[in-house]
Amino acid sequence: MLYAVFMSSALPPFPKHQEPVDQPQLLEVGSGADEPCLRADAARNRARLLEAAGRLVAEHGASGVTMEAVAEAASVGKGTVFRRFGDRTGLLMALLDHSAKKLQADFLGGPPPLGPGAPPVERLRAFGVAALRRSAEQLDLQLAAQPEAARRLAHPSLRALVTHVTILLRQIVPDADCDLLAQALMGYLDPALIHHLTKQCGMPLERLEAGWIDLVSRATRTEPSH
Amino acid sequence: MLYAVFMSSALPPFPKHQEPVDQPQLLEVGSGADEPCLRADAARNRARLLEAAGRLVAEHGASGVTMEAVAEAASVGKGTVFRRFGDRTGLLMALLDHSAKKLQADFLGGPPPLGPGAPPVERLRAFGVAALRRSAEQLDLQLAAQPEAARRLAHPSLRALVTHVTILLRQIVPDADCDLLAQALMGYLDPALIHHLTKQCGMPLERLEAGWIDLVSRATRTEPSH
DNA sequence: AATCTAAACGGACCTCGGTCCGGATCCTGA
DNA sequence: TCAGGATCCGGACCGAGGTCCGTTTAGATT
Repeated sequence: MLYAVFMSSALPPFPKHQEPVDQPQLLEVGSGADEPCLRADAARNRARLLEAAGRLVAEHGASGVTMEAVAEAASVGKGTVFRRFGDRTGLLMALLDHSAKKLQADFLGGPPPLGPGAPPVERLRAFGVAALRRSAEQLDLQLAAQPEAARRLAHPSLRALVTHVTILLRQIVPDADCDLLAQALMGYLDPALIHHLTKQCGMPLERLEAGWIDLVSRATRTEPSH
Repeated sequence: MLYAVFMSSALPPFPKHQEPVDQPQLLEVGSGADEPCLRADAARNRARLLEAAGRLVAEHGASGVTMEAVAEAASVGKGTVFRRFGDRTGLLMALLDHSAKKLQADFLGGPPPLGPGAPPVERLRAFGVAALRRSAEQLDLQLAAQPEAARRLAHPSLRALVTHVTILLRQIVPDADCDLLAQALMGYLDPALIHHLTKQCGMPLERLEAGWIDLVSRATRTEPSH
């Protein structure tokens, strides 16, 4: 499989030692040309790099995407790779961005039930299935950007928590797919998510706790408490 | 804050070049002494290393936990750290294991509503809140073991997906905390989770899709669609 | 066309995670 | 008590990610 990607979201042009923060452009799906006026040679090299990276993924898997290898395959200096994408994760993200933008376009302007026109619940169902399938492909690429995420889920102590939740769920909703439901609930408790919501979005912990209570009620179809 | 941890789950004694796979001991909360009979010096060094790592976390934050620094602080060779914990993540996991075991003990044998005795729904609610609070502390440690997880959530293309789900949810359940609900739903679509369930647990993708449909029904309190 | 400046380039260099193997150390069994 | 051998230790070594800065080049201005 070949990941041919050329135009994608870029990082700011490397303001010496300033963390490459991602621009807050949300839902700006202006169909390409979101490049912040790169110089000609820069744009050319960027394209080369993405093309080379895609080729390397296709040939040697995501683990073969070494920054030096990409640089060499693109006939470019190593520093250029980092200036353009910040770091390895940034490069992989840029590769992923391609299909991400595609899915985005599909549910923003595509045909129903994914796109506008169908009732919201239908759209939500279709969205999940589409996202699920998209992730199922390029799993290697996604995981390459999250080296440790898979290990976490396999760790005994987390497994124990999942098992506990599963057992409780079986007592409450015996007819449901409790293994999956437990995973869904546990996802809400993911430390990374907690960090994002509290530290980056500024939500107080109390709100998250209330959210959990509500989530449990919904998942188990029980009455909202008090 | 000091993380004093000594006895925790260990890796097998390093069978040359064999991936240190985590033993399938589930729910074995035999309150300590799960050490697989380490040699005296090995056990001593293990304790030293965990103590040193905890001190480093307390002093310089999780990012200060360099394998070499830990080794030196414990007056031990670098190779010893890796032999004992496999890799940096393994070391951090071992540090985390302490509070994980504690939570585990709490809901397995502690007082209600967390422990046995309360109705399952109550226990589930209490469990989430407890887990939420536990994660809120040691966030730095958790994130150190998942370097890229937080970035992923902040990435524009993922934000766009979350926003879309949020908007749909607002149309379906205007009274809910749709931001949080959207995050919970998106958690189910996390690539790492998909990988774990399909590749490691052997679930077919169809089951995950059915799980999504069901999850949406529950989250929105709509009728299960046949 | 000549010039000038900001931006991009390249690759030497550094750090740190991870590996390897000769040598030291601990436990067993006699 | 004393081999003998399995286990463990230590630190030199390697590779890949990430940084720095002197040099080159695009492209605007005159």
